[in-house]
Amino acid sequence: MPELPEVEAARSVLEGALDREIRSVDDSDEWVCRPHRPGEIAGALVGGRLTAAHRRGKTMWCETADRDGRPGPHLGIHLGMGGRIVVTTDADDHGRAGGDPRPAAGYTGPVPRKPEWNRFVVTFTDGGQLRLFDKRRLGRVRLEPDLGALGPDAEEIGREEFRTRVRRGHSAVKARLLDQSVLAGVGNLLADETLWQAGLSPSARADELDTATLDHLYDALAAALRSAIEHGGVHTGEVIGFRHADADCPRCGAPMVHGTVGGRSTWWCSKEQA
DNA sequence: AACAATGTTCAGTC
DNA sequence: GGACTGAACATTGT
Repeated sequence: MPELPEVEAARSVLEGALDREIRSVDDSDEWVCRPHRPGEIAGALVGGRLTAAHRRGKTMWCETADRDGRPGPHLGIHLGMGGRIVVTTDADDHGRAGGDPRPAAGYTGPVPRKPEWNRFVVTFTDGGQLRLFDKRRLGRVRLEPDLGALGPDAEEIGREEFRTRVRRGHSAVKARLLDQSVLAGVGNLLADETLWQAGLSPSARADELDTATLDHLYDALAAALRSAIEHGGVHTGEVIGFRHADADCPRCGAPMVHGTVGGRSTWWCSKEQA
């Protein structure tokens, strides 16, 4: 689930947790909170509050203030492969603490309680909580996250910079799009969607692409990003539902084919992206 | 049971 | 040292 569009939505949810006094913090998951020791993050936050929520690529961080309003450490949050942010208030929680925030479509029964999937929880003095809900446990929380290795955000990068950064190096163009130090925010599905929209082979060498092709790719990425944000996630991309065996390209009808590019499972149109 | 999964990181190889 | 590749990471779903 989490690529730039989903993370931006999560960042927006995070804003509901701002300016509320922190009563306690459960940072006992030593894997998710590594390299911090249990209690370390709690010690830095309890009594203070979160004051702003930011995002660059797939990384989010909150500014904090202590009980006297002085600036505190940044709280970094990464959703990993499937994490979600849940923010509750005392009034709207209805005892669902720990429930899966996204029951399967059409499921109308009780929301299953899986408290163990809440990997990091901040409880406010008003009784509400901020939770990192993550079944797969690849999400991450840490103080003072290092953003130095991230390239410019995929939503903000300019045409010129996109061109020079993507073209650098000899790897496949999809690998360049996925490299968070080239530009930050593109994940596996968004990369496949963007390349399909652009009619470009995922394994084309990035340094062999001409300027017109790179500009076309830039436009395709901007459009795919905007569409995903507007429609609620990268899974709403036009080709995403056709990333499976025996599927045909929804545009030209030629068979979709599969392979590994940039170390990730990749689907492309056998005719338009040859 | 074996394998893939919307992400990152580390070890190994050029 | 830099650039690149593939496996590993923890866990769930198919």
